[in-house]
Amino acid sequence: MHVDHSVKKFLKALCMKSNAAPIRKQNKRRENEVIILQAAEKVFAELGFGGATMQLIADVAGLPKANVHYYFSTKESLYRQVVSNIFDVWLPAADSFEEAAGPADGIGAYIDAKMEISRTHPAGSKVWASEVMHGAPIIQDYLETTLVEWTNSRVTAINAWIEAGLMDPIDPRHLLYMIWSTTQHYADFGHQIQTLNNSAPLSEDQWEAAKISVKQIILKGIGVAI
Amino acid sequence: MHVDHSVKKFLKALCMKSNAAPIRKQNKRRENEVIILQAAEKVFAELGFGGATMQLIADVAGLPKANVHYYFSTKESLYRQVVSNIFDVWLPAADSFEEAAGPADGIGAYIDAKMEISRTHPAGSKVWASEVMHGAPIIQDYLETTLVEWTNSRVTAINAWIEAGLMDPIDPRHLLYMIWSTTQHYADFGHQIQTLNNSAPLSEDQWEAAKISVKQIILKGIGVAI
DNA sequence: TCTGTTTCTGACCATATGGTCAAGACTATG
DNA sequence: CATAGTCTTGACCATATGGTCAGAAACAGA
Repeated sequence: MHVDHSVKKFLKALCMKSNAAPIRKQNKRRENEVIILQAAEKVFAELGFGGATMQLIADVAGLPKANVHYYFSTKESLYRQVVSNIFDVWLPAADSFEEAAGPADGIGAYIDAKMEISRTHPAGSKVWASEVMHGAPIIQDYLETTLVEWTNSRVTAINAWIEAGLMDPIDPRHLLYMIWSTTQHYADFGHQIQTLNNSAPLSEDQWEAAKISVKQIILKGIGVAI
Repeated sequence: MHVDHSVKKFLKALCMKSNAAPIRKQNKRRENEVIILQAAEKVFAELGFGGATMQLIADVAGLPKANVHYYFSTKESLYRQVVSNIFDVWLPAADSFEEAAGPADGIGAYIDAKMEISRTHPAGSKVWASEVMHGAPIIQDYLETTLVEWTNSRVTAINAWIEAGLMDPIDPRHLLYMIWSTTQHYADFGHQIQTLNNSAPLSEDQWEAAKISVKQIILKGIGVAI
């Protein structure tokens, strides 16, 4: 794969590795693994699995390619670790959903949490989207086990709210899809949103407005008073 | 082989009756270009630009690789054509938006059209998503011109509806993002949805239910009576 | 049938990539 | 200092890929 100008520019922008306090110990391994994983997440998000190269990941991480292979023997094992880490970030955000009393709190907090992840962890969201879009070749087992369980659990919770008359009788799955897609859109299609925002990243206020808009439409759309 | 030859001669004989000879000649090129473009769309959607190979595209198209290069000199030019074609599919769907009198019709029809595209043209949606997610290196100019114009036009229309008291005062851009993300989610994340649907594709009824759910939540969410 | 044009294709090439390896460098400890 | 274990890295390899090309085949027109 030829590395064109845009990739070089991208590399330049990311080459600032900021790690100040190296604890010279057995932490050295952990430290470098983290550096490599962060670099890999960015590169995989930007170029996809096929487009990413170990050389570019190494450059972004500021290490020789052979050193990256010392910590992660194959490109696929590195990618697998990246995707797995993303899953660990996403799961906790889901908890805020069930701990609430009703849909207003529960769904509202869930939307907030997912919007926050889209803002602070866009690369992870992109890698996840890319993975699923390509048929989830790596994490299909996660989808079939963890995600199915989690989804069924939330479906039950939503149905309980419906039966309690706390919200309109809508299909919980389509509601979940709407929440996922809408919130993740701000990460996955961040470039398009930025282009439509006079090529400027969303400001703090704009992010807040986005959260409020999303929550308002969805909550009102399912018959929940805000 | 022999059968194909006979069919070709038969077709040729048929065409000779009218002024079809030159047309047939012209069609040969068009014909193969279409076959290659369809194959390329599938492969690019499945593997991304970097993961796709000209050899695989050629295999899917049922042609030798050199023949693909005869019609599309480079991988990037083929990709560019694929993305461009997708844009041509998406734009007409957008028209249904402005031709309506009010938000109920306009937005409802727009959601229907976009859901239909997600169902009938999922590969195109995936290629588009992949392109934008990777920073739109190929079609950035489309984003900055056509998409910006189109979006501004719809924003104006929505604001007019708001001022006419036909819907709640919400930020039109966030509403558009929600419509885009939700409808395209059924294409881009089709694999995940299928996994959550007992690994079965959505049935005709389920697609209808999805359309209704999406329209209901969004329209009610912005204060439009259904 | 003859001639010029378009289409087709196997063979080939230069390059980029994932991955390997062995030698060296560093660190901790006895 | 010495030894063992961990890390670092330039050089290297086998393969796969995008792209080329010359010539064959099919076709259209006279």
